[in-house]
Amino acid sequence: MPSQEVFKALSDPSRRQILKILRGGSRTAGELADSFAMTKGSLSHHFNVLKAADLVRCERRGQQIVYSLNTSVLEDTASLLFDLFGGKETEAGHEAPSR
Amino acid sequence: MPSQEVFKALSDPSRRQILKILRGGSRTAGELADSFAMTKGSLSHHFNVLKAADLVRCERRGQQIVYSLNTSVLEDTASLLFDLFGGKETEAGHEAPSR
DNA sequence: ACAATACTTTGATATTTGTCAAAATATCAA
DNA sequence: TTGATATTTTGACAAATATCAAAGTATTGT
Repeated sequence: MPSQEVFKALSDPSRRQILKILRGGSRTAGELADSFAMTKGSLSHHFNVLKAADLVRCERRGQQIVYSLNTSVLEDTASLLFDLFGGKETEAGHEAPSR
Repeated sequence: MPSQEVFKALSDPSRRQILKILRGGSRTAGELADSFAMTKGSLSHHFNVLKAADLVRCERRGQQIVYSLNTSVLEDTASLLFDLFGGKETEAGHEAPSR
């Protein structure tokens, strides 16, 4: 059940770029940083957002931290989007007072 | 090709709720407003964001403005998400996600 | 022309977000 | 222990966002 966190995470281009890179396999924080113009601190912030959404997992290996994609959440989110235009109710809403 | 605008648009729960309602058919701005606690002005802002992303279309009918879902953009976005994690081709065939 | 209805746009405001620089943490190696 | 490397966390700040109230724009009916 993809949460609000997932949509927030996906709304930033840099974070989507991170996911795209991780699609090619796990990378250390430093390797990922090489692909971006921003500071490592900023990147780390994005990692946190992606982790909060459970879109990536991370594991320490010596001095480095290895990030990898959690594909199942992306799958679920894509499914939710398909549902959004044709399928059945998926996301718990906002059911508000009806007229 | 879904743009940054689409992801921004989808990142807000109220806007996703609007899309979900429109999935059930076209609605006037007033009808949509009945489902939300916020003012019509705020809702109108959300309509603009959804329009900018081309996720909805609108058409004036007399005094009212009728909003409807543009499903193709949602389809494209869902496909893009599948691509993002390397899923199978998401063409007209619509294969089920490998699991 | 005037007023009512249906929406949108504007201006103001509080909150959230993305970013950097700098400080902090963790691991490794000498 | 001391220093180097890899990464995160903190503090500060500008920009973006969501929201409301109020003013503005169309359209319809009298």
